[in-house]
Amino acid sequence: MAGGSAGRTVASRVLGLIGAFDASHRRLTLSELAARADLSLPTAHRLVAELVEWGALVRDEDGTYAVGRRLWDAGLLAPVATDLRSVAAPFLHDLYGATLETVHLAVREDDHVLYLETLRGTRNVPIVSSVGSRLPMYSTGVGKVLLAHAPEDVRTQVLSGPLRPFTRHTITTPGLLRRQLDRVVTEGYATTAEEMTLGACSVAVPITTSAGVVGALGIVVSDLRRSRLRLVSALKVASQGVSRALP
Amino acid sequence: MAGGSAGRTVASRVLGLIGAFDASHRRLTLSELAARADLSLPTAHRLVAELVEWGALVRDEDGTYAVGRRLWDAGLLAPVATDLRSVAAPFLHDLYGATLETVHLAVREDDHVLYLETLRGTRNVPIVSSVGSRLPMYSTGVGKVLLAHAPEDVRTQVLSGPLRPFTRHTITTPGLLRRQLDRVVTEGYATTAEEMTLGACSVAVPITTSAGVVGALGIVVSDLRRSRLRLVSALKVASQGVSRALP
DNA sequence: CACCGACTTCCGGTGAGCGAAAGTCCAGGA
DNA sequence: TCCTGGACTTTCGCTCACCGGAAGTCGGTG
Repeated sequence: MAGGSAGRTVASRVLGLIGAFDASHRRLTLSELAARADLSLPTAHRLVAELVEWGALVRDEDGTYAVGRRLWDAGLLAPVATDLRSVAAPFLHDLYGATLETVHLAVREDDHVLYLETLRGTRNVPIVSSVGSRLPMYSTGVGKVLLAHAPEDVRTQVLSGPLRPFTRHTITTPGLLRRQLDRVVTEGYATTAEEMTLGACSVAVPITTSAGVVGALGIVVSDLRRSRLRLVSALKVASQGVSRALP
Repeated sequence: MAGGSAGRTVASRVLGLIGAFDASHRRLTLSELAARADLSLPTAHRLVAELVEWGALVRDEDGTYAVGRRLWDAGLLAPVATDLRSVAAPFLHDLYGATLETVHLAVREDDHVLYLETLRGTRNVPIVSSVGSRLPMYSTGVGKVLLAHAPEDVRTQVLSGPLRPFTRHTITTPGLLRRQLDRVVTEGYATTAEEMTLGACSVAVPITTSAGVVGALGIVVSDLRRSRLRLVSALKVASQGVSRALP
Protein backbone atom coordinates (compact mmCIF):
# COMPACT_ATOMS: atom_id res chain seq x y z
CA MET A 1 0.00 0.00 0.00
CA ALA A 2 1.47 3.29 -1.04
CA GLY A 3 2.76 6.15 1.03
CA GLY A 4 1.24 7.83 4.05
CA SER A 5 -1.91 5.78 4.18
CA ALA A 6 -0.11 2.73 5.58
CA GLY A 7 -0.55 2.12 9.27
CA ARG A 8 -3.76 4.06 9.63
CA THR A 9 -6.61 2.15 11.11
CA VAL A 10 -10.10 2.03 9.71
CA ALA A 11 -11.43 3.44 12.95
CA SER A 12 -9.22 6.49 12.60
CA ARG A 13 -10.50 7.03 9.08
CA VAL A 14 -14.10 6.84 10.23
CA LEU A 15 -13.40 9.29 13.03
CA GLY A 16 -11.53 11.50 10.60
CA LEU A 17 -14.64 11.70 8.46
CA ILE A 18 -16.76 12.68 11.44
CA GLY A 19 -14.15 15.17 12.55
CA ALA A 20 -14.03 16.71 9.09
CA PHE A 21 -17.12 18.71 10.04
CA ASP A 22 -16.80 21.82 12.14
CA ALA A 23 -18.72 24.99 12.84
CA SER A 24 -17.67 26.58 9.58
CA HIS A 25 -17.95 23.35 7.59
CA ARG A 26 -21.36 21.93 8.37
CA ARG A 27 -21.90 20.69 4.85
CA LEU A 28 -19.24 19.00 2.76
CA THR A 29 -19.13 17.30 -0.60
CA LEU A 30 -17.59 13.88 -0.93
CA SER A 31 -14.40 15.36 -2.37
CA GLU A 32 -14.12 17.86 0.47
CA LEU A 33 -14.70 15.10 3.00
CA ALA A 34 -12.03 12.96 1.39
CA ALA A 35 -9.57 15.84 1.35
CA ARG A 36 -10.27 16.95 4.92
CA ALA A 37 -10.05 13.42 6.28
CA ASP A 38 -7.01 12.75 4.09
CA LEU A 39 -8.56 9.76 2.35
CA SER A 40 -8.67 8.67 -1.24
CA LEU A 41 -11.95 9.24 -2.99
CA PRO A 42 -12.97 5.57 -3.26
CA THR A 43 -12.19 4.98 0.42
CA ALA A 44 -14.12 8.02 1.48
CA HIS A 45 -16.97 6.96 -0.76
CA ARG A 46 -17.18 3.51 0.75
CA LEU A 47 -16.92 4.63 4.37
CA VAL A 48 -19.26 7.57 3.92
CA ALA A 49 -21.85 5.26 2.40
CA GLU A 50 -21.68 3.14 5.50
CA LEU A 51 -21.92 6.14 7.80
CA VAL A 52 -24.95 7.38 5.91
CA GLU A 53 -26.61 3.99 6.08
CA TRP A 54 -26.18 3.94 9.84
CA GLY A 55 -27.36 7.51 10.23
CA ALA A 56 -24.10 9.07 11.37
CA LEU A 57 -24.16 11.30 8.31
CA VAL A 58 -26.95 12.39 6.01
CA ARG A 59 -26.74 13.03 2.35
CA ASP A 60 -28.65 16.04 1.14
CA GLU A 61 -30.48 15.94 -2.16
CA ASP A 62 -27.81 18.20 -3.63
CA GLY A 63 -25.19 15.59 -2.82
CA THR A 64 -23.56 17.31 0.14
CA TYR A 65 -23.14 15.56 3.43
CA ALA A 66 -23.86 16.72 6.96
CA VAL A 67 -23.83 15.23 10.44
CA GLY A 68 -26.80 12.91 10.87
CA ARG A 69 -29.49 12.56 13.47
CA ARG A 70 -27.97 9.46 14.97
CA LEU A 71 -24.79 11.32 15.93
CA TRP A 72 -26.95 14.14 17.26
CA ASP A 73 -28.63 11.58 19.51
CA ALA A 74 -25.30 10.16 20.63
CA GLY A 75 -23.87 13.60 21.31
CA LEU A 76 -26.78 14.49 23.58
CA LEU A 77 -25.79 11.56 25.80
CA ALA A 78 -22.35 13.03 26.50
CA PRO A 79 -21.85 13.91 30.16
CA VAL A 80 -20.75 17.47 29.38
CA ALA A 81 -21.33 19.18 32.70
CA THR A 82 -24.84 17.76 32.72
CA ASP A 83 -25.47 18.59 36.36
CA LEU A 84 -24.39 22.18 35.95
CA ARG A 85 -26.42 22.62 32.80
CA SER A 86 -29.65 21.20 34.12
CA VAL A 87 -29.37 23.06 37.41
CA ALA A 88 -28.47 26.33 35.73
CA ALA A 89 -31.16 26.18 33.02
CA PRO A 90 -34.02 27.80 34.97
CA PHE A 91 -31.73 30.52 36.28
CA LEU A 92 -30.59 31.29 32.77
CA HIS A 93 -34.22 31.68 31.78
CA ASP A 94 -34.80 33.99 34.70
CA LEU A 95 -31.82 36.09 33.69
CA TYR A 96 -33.05 36.21 30.14
CA GLY A 97 -36.52 37.13 31.24
CA ALA A 98 -35.23 39.92 33.46
CA THR A 99 -32.87 41.43 30.90
CA LEU A 100 -33.89 40.18 27.43
CA GLU A 101 -30.19 40.19 26.59
CA THR A 102 -28.00 37.33 25.42
CA VAL A 103 -27.17 35.06 28.36
CA HIS A 104 -24.29 32.56 28.55
CA LEU A 105 -23.31 29.61 30.69
CA ALA A 106 -19.68 28.58 30.23
CA VAL A 107 -16.96 26.44 31.77
CA ARG A 108 -13.23 26.35 31.36
CA GLU A 109 -11.77 23.70 29.07
CA ASP A 110 -8.00 23.81 29.35
CA ASP A 111 -7.10 27.35 28.27
CA HIS A 112 -10.36 28.14 26.49
CA VAL A 113 -13.95 28.90 27.41
CA LEU A 114 -16.50 26.29 26.41
CA TYR A 115 -20.01 27.67 26.00
CA LEU A 116 -22.55 25.22 27.39
CA GLU A 117 -25.71 27.24 26.84
CA THR A 118 -26.58 30.47 25.15
CA LEU A 119 -29.93 32.20 25.16
CA ARG A 120 -29.89 34.72 22.38
CA GLY A 121 -31.32 38.12 23.15
CA THR A 122 -33.62 40.00 20.84
CA ARG A 123 -31.47 43.12 20.63
CA ASN A 124 -29.19 43.50 17.72
CA VAL A 125 -25.85 42.75 19.38
CA PRO A 126 -23.28 40.75 17.40
CA ILE A 127 -22.72 37.37 19.08
CA VAL A 128 -19.99 35.01 17.98
CA SER A 129 -20.50 32.33 20.62
CA SER A 130 -22.95 29.46 20.37
CA VAL A 131 -23.43 26.22 22.26
CA GLY A 132 -20.29 24.14 21.86
CA SER A 133 -18.04 26.93 20.70
CA ARG A 134 -14.67 27.52 22.27
CA LEU A 135 -13.28 31.00 22.58
CA PRO A 136 -10.15 32.48 24.19
CA MET A 137 -10.36 33.37 27.84
CA TYR A 138 -8.69 36.77 27.67
CA SER A 139 -11.24 38.41 25.39
CA THR A 140 -14.59 37.28 26.79
CA GLY A 141 -16.44 38.09 29.99
CA VAL A 142 -17.00 34.51 31.13
CA GLY A 143 -13.45 33.77 30.03
CA LYS A 144 -11.94 36.45 32.27
CA VAL A 145 -13.94 35.17 35.23
CA LEU A 146 -12.83 31.59 34.66
CA LEU A 147 -9.24 32.65 34.03
CA ALA A 148 -9.15 34.76 37.17
CA HIS A 149 -10.16 31.72 39.22
CA ALA A 150 -8.11 29.16 37.28
CA PRO A 151 -5.03 27.42 38.69
CA GLU A 152 -1.91 29.53 38.54
CA ASP A 153 -0.32 27.44 35.77
CA VAL A 154 -3.27 28.05 33.44
CA ARG A 155 -3.17 31.77 34.17
CA THR A 156 0.55 31.87 33.54
CA GLN A 157 0.19 29.95 30.32
CA VAL A 158 -2.51 32.23 28.94
CA LEU A 159 -0.72 35.38 30.04
CA SER A 160 2.54 34.26 28.50
CA GLY A 161 0.92 32.96 25.34
CA PRO A 162 0.17 35.19 22.38
CA LEU A 163 -2.75 37.52 23.11
CA ARG A 164 -4.08 37.86 19.60
CA PRO A 165 -6.15 41.02 19.08
CA PHE A 166 -9.65 40.42 17.68
CA THR A 167 -10.55 44.11 17.70
CA ARG A 168 -8.61 47.24 18.48
CA HIS A 169 -9.94 46.96 22.05
CA THR A 170 -8.66 43.46 22.76
CA ILE A 171 -6.27 43.48 25.70
CA THR A 172 -2.91 42.27 24.48
CA THR A 173 -0.72 43.44 27.36
CA PRO A 174 -0.11 40.67 29.93
CA GLY A 175 0.43 43.16 32.75
CA LEU A 176 -2.85 44.97 32.14
CA LEU A 177 -4.69 41.67 31.83
CA ARG A 178 -3.27 40.36 35.09
CA ARG A 179 -4.30 43.52 36.94
CA GLN A 180 -7.80 43.10 35.51
CA LEU A 181 -7.90 39.48 36.66
CA ASP A 182 -6.87 40.46 40.16
CA ARG A 183 -9.71 42.97 40.22
CA VAL A 184 -12.12 40.30 38.94
CA VAL A 185 -11.34 38.23 42.02
CA THR A 186 -11.78 41.08 44.47
CA GLU A 187 -14.84 42.66 42.85
CA GLY A 188 -16.54 39.38 41.97
CA TYR A 189 -17.28 40.12 38.34
CA ALA A 190 -15.55 40.69 35.01
CA THR A 191 -16.36 42.94 32.09
CA THR A 192 -15.26 43.27 28.49
CA ALA A 193 -15.71 46.22 26.17
CA GLU A 194 -15.70 45.29 22.49
CA GLU A 195 -12.68 43.06 23.06
CA MET A 196 -13.98 40.09 21.10
CA THR A 197 -16.39 41.79 18.70
CA LEU A 198 -16.98 45.44 17.94
CA GLY A 199 -20.36 46.45 19.31
CA ALA A 200 -20.50 43.78 22.01
CA CYS A 201 -19.69 44.27 25.71
CA SER A 202 -20.18 41.73 28.46
CA VAL A 203 -20.41 41.17 32.19
CA ALA A 204 -19.85 37.84 33.91
CA VAL A 205 -19.74 36.33 37.38
CA PRO A 206 -18.41 33.03 38.71
CA ILE A 207 -20.50 30.08 39.88
CA THR A 208 -18.87 28.97 43.10
CA THR A 209 -19.33 25.79 45.09
CA SER A 210 -17.37 24.24 47.90
CA ALA A 211 -15.14 22.78 45.18
CA GLY A 212 -14.30 26.25 43.88
CA VAL A 213 -15.39 28.00 40.71
CA VAL A 214 -17.16 25.49 38.47
CA GLY A 215 -18.48 27.79 35.76
CA ALA A 216 -19.50 31.30 34.84
CA LEU A 217 -22.64 33.21 33.92
CA GLY A 218 -22.42 36.08 31.49
CA ILE A 219 -24.54 38.63 29.69
CA VAL A 220 -23.72 40.36 26.42
CA VAL A 221 -25.00 43.87 25.71
CA SER A 222 -24.17 46.61 23.26
CA ASP A 223 -23.30 49.14 25.93
CA LEU A 224 -22.37 48.65 29.56
CA ARG A 225 -22.10 52.20 30.81
CA ARG A 226 -25.61 52.58 32.15
CA SER A 227 -26.58 49.02 33.01
CA ARG A 228 -23.44 47.56 34.53
CA LEU A 229 -24.51 47.51 38.18
CA ARG A 230 -28.00 46.33 37.40
CA LEU A 231 -26.63 43.42 35.34
CA VAL A 232 -24.05 42.49 37.96
CA SER A 233 -26.81 42.29 40.58
CA ALA A 234 -28.96 40.11 38.39
CA LEU A 235 -26.02 37.85 37.56
CA LYS A 236 -25.02 37.53 41.21
CA VAL A 237 -28.53 36.56 42.23
CA ALA A 238 -28.67 33.91 39.51
CA SER A 239 -25.20 32.63 40.32
CA GLN A 240 -26.11 32.29 44.01
CA GLY A 241 -29.20 30.37 43.00
CA VAL A 242 -27.21 27.96 40.86
CA SER A 243 -24.61 27.47 43.59
CA ARG A 244 -27.27 26.70 46.16
CA ALA A 245 -29.01 24.21 43.87
CA LEU A 246 -25.85 22.36 42.90
CA PRO A 247 -25.27 18.99 44.62
CA MET B 1 -12.55 -16.27 10.74
CA ALA B 2 -15.13 -18.08 12.80
CA GLY B 3 -18.84 -17.63 13.05
CA GLY B 4 -21.09 -14.63 12.81
CA SER B 5 -18.36 -12.04 12.93
CA ALA B 6 -17.41 -12.63 9.31
CA GLY B 7 -18.52 -10.02 6.84
CA ARG B 8 -18.86 -7.21 9.34
CA THR B 9 -16.93 -4.11 8.54
CA VAL B 10 -14.76 -2.24 10.98
CA ALA B 11 -16.84 0.85 10.42
CA SER B 12 -19.98 -0.99 11.48
CA ARG B 13 -18.24 -2.15 14.64
CA VAL B 14 -17.17 1.39 15.47
CA LEU B 15 -20.69 2.66 14.90
CA GLY B 16 -22.05 -0.23 16.92
CA LEU B 17 -19.94 0.90 19.86
CA ILE B 18 -21.24 4.45 19.58
CA GLY B 19 -24.78 3.18 19.19
CA ALA B 20 -24.42 1.02 22.28
CA PHE B 21 -25.19 4.10 24.36
CA ASP B 22 -28.76 5.28 24.80
CA ALA B 23 -30.77 7.37 27.22
CA SER B 24 -30.93 4.57 29.78
CA HIS B 25 -27.35 3.44 29.17
CA ARG B 26 -25.22 6.54 29.37
CA ARG B 27 -22.36 4.74 31.06
CA LEU B 28 -21.15 1.29 30.12
CA THR B 29 -18.27 -0.95 31.14
CA LEU B 30 -16.05 -2.50 28.52
CA SER B 31 -17.83 -5.83 28.85
CA GLU B 32 -21.24 -4.20 28.46
CA LEU B 33 -20.04 -2.29 25.44
CA ALA B 34 -18.68 -5.46 23.87
CA ALA B 35 -21.91 -7.31 24.53
CA ARG B 36 -24.19 -4.52 23.30
CA ALA B 37 -22.12 -3.98 20.16
CA ASP B 38 -21.78 -7.74 19.69
CA LEU B 39 -17.99 -7.73 19.67
CA SER B 40 -15.40 -9.90 21.29
CA LEU B 41 -13.72 -8.41 24.30
CA PRO B 42 -10.30 -7.92 22.65
CA THR B 43 -11.87 -6.25 19.62
CA ALA B 44 -13.99 -3.96 21.76
CA HIS B 45 -10.97 -3.15 23.86
CA ARG B 46 -8.88 -2.17 20.86
CA LEU B 47 -11.56 -0.10 19.16
CA VAL B 48 -12.70 1.59 22.35
CA ALA B 49 -9.12 2.59 23.10
CA GLU B 50 -8.97 4.29 19.73
CA LEU B 51 -12.31 6.00 20.26
CA VAL B 52 -11.16 7.26 23.65
CA GLU B 53 -7.90 8.54 22.21
CA TRP B 54 -9.81 10.52 19.59
CA GLY B 55 -12.33 11.83 22.11
CA ALA B 56 -15.40 10.03 20.82
CA LEU B 57 -15.70 8.28 24.17
CA VAL B 58 -14.34 9.09 27.60
CA ARG B 59 -13.20 6.71 30.22
CA ASP B 60 -14.25 7.57 33.71
CA GLU B 61 -11.88 6.98 36.59
CA ASP B 62 -14.05 4.06 37.69
CA GLY B 63 -13.43 2.41 34.33
CA THR B 64 -16.84 3.00 32.77
CA TYR B 65 -17.17 4.64 29.41
CA ALA B 66 -19.45 7.44 28.23
CA VAL B 67 -19.92 9.49 25.10
CA GLY B 68 -17.08 11.98 24.76
CA ARG B 69 -16.92 15.68 24.17
CA ARG B 70 -15.81 15.31 20.58
CA LEU B 71 -19.01 13.47 19.65
CA TRP B 72 -20.97 16.11 21.55
CA ASP B 73 -19.31 18.70 19.33
CA ALA B 74 -20.07 16.74 16.19
CA GLY B 75 -23.67 16.17 17.21
CA LEU B 76 -24.23 19.88 17.67
CA LEU B 77 -23.39 20.36 13.99
CA ALA B 78 -26.26 18.14 12.86
CA PRO B 79 -28.86 20.03 10.86
CA VAL B 80 -31.75 18.80 13.00
CA ALA B 81 -34.42 21.36 12.17
CA THR B 82 -31.89 24.09 12.88
CA ASP B 83 -34.00 26.81 11.29
CA LEU B 84 -37.07 25.88 13.26
CA ARG B 85 -35.11 25.63 16.49
CA SER B 86 -33.32 28.94 16.20
CA VAL B 87 -36.44 30.78 15.08
CA ALA B 88 -38.58 29.24 17.78
CA ALA B 89 -36.14 29.75 20.65
CA PRO B 90 -37.17 33.29 21.64
CA PHE B 91 -40.86 32.40 21.44
CA LEU B 92 -40.26 29.42 23.69
CA HIS B 93 -38.66 31.74 26.20
CA ASP B 94 -41.60 34.10 25.95
CA LEU B 95 -43.98 31.21 26.58
CA TYR B 96 -41.95 30.09 29.51
CA GLY B 97 -41.80 33.58 30.90
CA ALA B 98 -45.54 34.02 30.59
CA THR B 99 -46.49 30.69 32.14
CA LEU B 100 -43.46 29.36 34.09
CA GLU B 101 -44.55 25.90 32.98
CA THR B 102 -42.63 23.29 31.00
CA VAL B 103 -42.56 24.26 27.32
CA HIS B 104 -41.83 21.94 24.40
CA LEU B 105 -40.91 22.27 20.75
CA ALA B 106 -41.35 19.05 18.78
CA VAL B 107 -41.48 17.69 15.26
CA ARG B 108 -42.75 14.44 13.80
CA GLU B 109 -40.16 11.77 13.02
CA ASP B 110 -41.88 8.91 11.23
CA ASP B 111 -44.52 7.74 13.70
CA HIS B 112 -43.02 9.33 16.79
CA VAL B 113 -42.60 12.79 18.26
CA LEU B 114 -39.06 14.08 18.45
CA TYR B 115 -38.52 16.71 21.13
CA LEU B 116 -36.21 19.45 19.86
CA GLU B 117 -36.28 21.76 22.87
CA THR B 118 -37.68 21.61 26.34
CA LEU B 119 -37.70 24.40 28.89
CA ARG B 120 -38.41 22.86 32.23
CA GLY B 121 -40.88 24.64 34.46
CA THR B 122 -40.34 25.20 38.14
CA ARG B 123 -43.58 23.54 39.23
CA ASN B 124 -43.41 19.99 40.36
CA VAL B 125 -44.94 18.28 37.33
CA PRO B 126 -43.49 14.93 36.24
CA ILE B 127 -41.84 15.29 32.80
CA VAL B 128 -40.57 12.30 30.86
CA SER B 129 -39.46 14.14 27.72
CA SER B 130 -36.11 15.78 27.18
CA VAL B 131 -34.24 17.12 24.19
CA GLY B 132 -33.69 14.27 21.76
CA SER B 133 -36.25 11.92 23.24
CA ARG B 134 -38.80 10.21 21.07
CA LEU B 135 -42.25 9.47 22.40
CA PRO B 136 -45.43 8.03 20.88
CA MET B 137 -47.77 10.43 19.16
CA TYR B 138 -51.04 9.19 20.61
CA SER B 139 -50.23 9.94 24.23
CA THR B 140 -48.64 13.39 24.12
CA GLY B 141 -50.02 16.83 23.35
CA VAL B 142 -47.52 17.76 20.66
CA GLY B 143 -47.84 14.22 19.34
CA LYS B 144 -51.60 14.50 18.86
CA VAL B 145 -51.18 17.80 17.04
CA LEU B 146 -48.55 16.38 14.72
CA LEU B 147 -50.54 13.19 14.18
CA ALA B 148 -53.71 15.10 13.39
CA HIS B 149 -51.86 16.98 10.64
CA ALA B 150 -49.76 14.03 9.42
CA PRO B 151 -50.28 12.34 6.06
CA GLU B 152 -53.14 9.86 6.07
CA ASP B 153 -50.86 6.81 5.86
CA VAL B 154 -49.04 7.82 9.06
CA ARG B 155 -52.36 8.37 10.84
CA THR B 156 -53.64 5.02 9.66
CA GLN B 157 -50.48 3.28 10.73
CA VAL B 158 -50.53 4.74 14.23
CA LEU B 159 -54.25 4.14 14.67
CA SER B 160 -53.97 0.53 13.52
CA GLY B 161 -50.80 -0.11 15.50
CA PRO B 162 -50.85 -1.16 19.13
CA LEU B 163 -51.88 1.74 21.41
CA ARG B 164 -49.95 0.73 24.48
CA PRO B 165 -51.36 2.23 27.68
CA PHE B 166 -48.84 4.16 29.80
CA THR B 167 -51.37 5.10 32.44
CA ARG B 168 -54.98 4.20 32.99
CA HIS B 169 -55.91 7.37 31.09
CA THR B 170 -54.00 6.59 27.89
CA ILE B 171 -56.36 6.43 24.93
CA THR B 172 -56.19 2.96 23.49
CA THR B 173 -59.34 2.99 21.35
CA PRO B 174 -58.60 3.88 17.71
CA GLY B 175 -62.10 5.28 17.15
CA LEU B 176 -61.93 7.64 20.11
CA LEU B 177 -58.44 8.73 19.13
CA ARG B 178 -59.50 9.47 15.56
CA ARG B 179 -62.44 11.58 16.75
CA GLN B 180 -60.04 13.51 18.98
CA LEU B 181 -57.67 14.07 16.06
CA ASP B 182 -60.51 15.39 13.92
CA ARG B 183 -61.34 17.83 16.68
CA VAL B 184 -57.69 18.85 16.97
CA VAL B 185 -57.83 19.94 13.33
CA THR B 186 -61.04 21.91 13.70
CA GLU B 187 -60.27 23.48 17.08
CA GLY B 188 -56.59 24.14 16.37
CA TYR B 189 -55.18 22.61 19.53
CA ALA B 190 -54.78 19.27 21.29
CA THR B 191 -54.85 18.29 24.95
CA THR B 192 -53.88 15.29 26.99
CA ALA B 193 -54.93 14.41 30.51
CA GLU B 194 -52.47 12.16 32.33
CA GLU B 195 -52.22 9.95 29.26
CA MET B 196 -48.42 9.66 29.28
CA THR B 197 -47.68 10.25 32.95
CA LEU B 198 -49.95 10.47 35.98
CA GLY B 199 -50.03 14.04 37.19
CA ALA B 200 -49.14 15.64 33.84
CA CYS B 201 -51.59 17.22 31.39
CA SER B 202 -50.68 19.12 28.26
CA VAL B 203 -51.89 21.50 25.58
CA ALA B 204 -50.30 21.88 22.18
CA VAL B 205 -50.76 23.80 18.93
CA PRO B 206 -49.32 23.34 15.45
CA ILE B 207 -46.71 25.56 13.81
CA THR B 208 -48.00 26.11 10.29
CA THR B 209 -46.21 27.49 7.25
CA SER B 210 -47.11 27.54 3.60
CA ALA B 211 -45.58 24.04 3.47
CA GLY B 212 -48.06 22.78 6.08
CA VAL B 213 -47.52 21.85 9.70
CA VAL B 214 -43.79 21.79 10.42
CA GLY B 215 -43.80 21.35 14.19
CA ALA B 216 -45.72 21.81 17.39
CA LEU B 217 -45.52 23.87 20.55
CA GLY B 218 -46.73 22.39 23.80
CA ILE B 219 -47.06 23.16 27.49
CA VAL B 220 -47.21 20.65 30.31
CA VAL B 221 -49.13 21.43 33.51
CA SER B 222 -50.50 19.48 36.41
CA ASP B 223 -54.09 20.51 35.84
CA LEU B 224 -55.77 21.89 32.76
CA ARG B 225 -59.26 22.65 33.97
CA ARG B 226 -58.77 26.25 34.90
CA SER B 227 -55.97 27.35 32.62
CA ARG B 228 -56.79 25.67 29.33
CA LEU B 229 -58.02 28.69 27.40
CA ARG B 230 -55.31 30.96 28.71
CA LEU B 231 -52.61 28.46 27.68
CA VAL B 232 -54.16 27.93 24.26
CA SER B 233 -54.11 31.68 23.65
CA ALA B 234 -50.49 31.97 24.70
CA LEU B 235 -49.52 29.00 22.55
CA LYS B 236 -51.36 30.36 19.53
CA VAL B 237 -49.67 33.73 19.83
CA ALA B 238 -46.25 32.06 20.04
CA SER B 239 -47.01 29.71 17.19
CA GLN B 240 -48.11 32.62 14.98
CA GLY B 241 -44.88 34.38 15.82
CA VAL B 242 -42.78 31.38 14.87
CA SER B 243 -44.72 30.90 11.63
CA ARG B 244 -44.24 34.51 10.65
CA ALA B 245 -40.51 34.42 11.41
CA LEU B 246 -39.87 31.18 9.51
CA PRO B 247 -38.26 31.57 6.08
C1' DC C 1 -4.05 -17.79 49.56
C1' DA C 2 -6.89 -19.37 45.93
C1' DC C 3 -10.41 -17.88 43.28
C1' DC C 4 -13.04 -14.98 40.37
C1' DG C 5 -14.37 -11.58 37.19
C1' DA C 6 -12.90 -7.91 34.41
C1' DC C 7 -9.65 -6.15 31.81
C1' DT C 8 -5.25 -6.19 28.93
C1' DT C 9 -1.73 -8.02 25.83
C1' DC C 10 0.21 -11.22 22.40
C1' DC C 11 0.35 -13.33 17.99
C1' DG C 12 -0.39 -15.96 13.59
C1' DG C 13 -3.70 -16.64 9.88
C1' DT C 14 -6.70 -14.40 6.65
C1' DG C 15 -10.28 -11.73 4.48
C1' DA C 16 -11.69 -6.81 4.74
C1' DG C 17 -10.11 -2.93 2.93
C1' DC C 18 -7.14 -0.27 -0.13
C1' DG C 19 -6.51 2.66 -4.38
C1' DA C 20 -5.46 2.60 -9.51
C1' DA C 21 -8.10 2.60 -13.16
C1' DA C 22 -12.08 2.43 -15.72
C1' DG C 23 -16.96 3.71 -15.94
C1' DT C 24 -20.96 6.82 -15.29
C1' DC C 25 -23.35 10.96 -14.97
C1' DC C 26 -24.32 15.76 -15.44
C1' DA C 27 -23.74 20.63 -16.56
C1' DG C 28 -21.91 24.04 -19.46
C1' DG C 29 -19.94 25.63 -23.69
C1' DA C 30 -18.87 25.44 -28.84
C1' DT D 1 -25.65 18.11 -31.22
C1' DC D 2 -21.25 16.75 -29.52
C1' DC D 3 -17.32 17.70 -26.64
C1' DT D 4 -15.14 18.65 -22.26
C1' DG D 5 -14.31 18.77 -17.51
C1' DG D 6 -15.53 17.78 -12.92
C1' DA D 7 -17.48 14.92 -9.53
C1' DC D 8 -18.95 10.78 -8.22
C1' DT D 9 -19.28 5.49 -8.50
C1' DT D 10 -17.79 0.78 -9.29
C1' DT D 11 -14.54 -2.94 -10.12
C1' DC D 12 -10.81 -5.90 -8.82
C1' DG D 13 -6.69 -8.24 -7.17
C1' DC D 14 -3.03 -7.63 -3.82
C1' DT D 15 -1.78 -7.10 0.98
C1' DC D 16 -1.53 -5.76 5.60
C1' DA D 17 -4.71 -4.36 9.35
C1' DC D 18 -7.72 -6.85 11.99
C1' DC D 19 -9.64 -10.64 14.51
C1' DG D 20 -10.12 -13.60 18.54
C1' DG D 21 -8.13 -17.68 21.19
C1' DA D 22 -5.18 -17.95 24.66
C1' DA D 23 -2.33 -16.37 28.12
C1' DG D 24 -1.22 -12.64 31.43
C1' DT D 25 -2.42 -8.97 34.89
C1' DC D 26 -4.85 -6.92 38.51
C1' DG D 27 -7.91 -5.84 42.36
C1' DG D 28 -11.39 -7.53 45.23
C1' DT D 29 -13.30 -11.34 48.19
C1' DG D 30 -14.35 -15.47 50.89
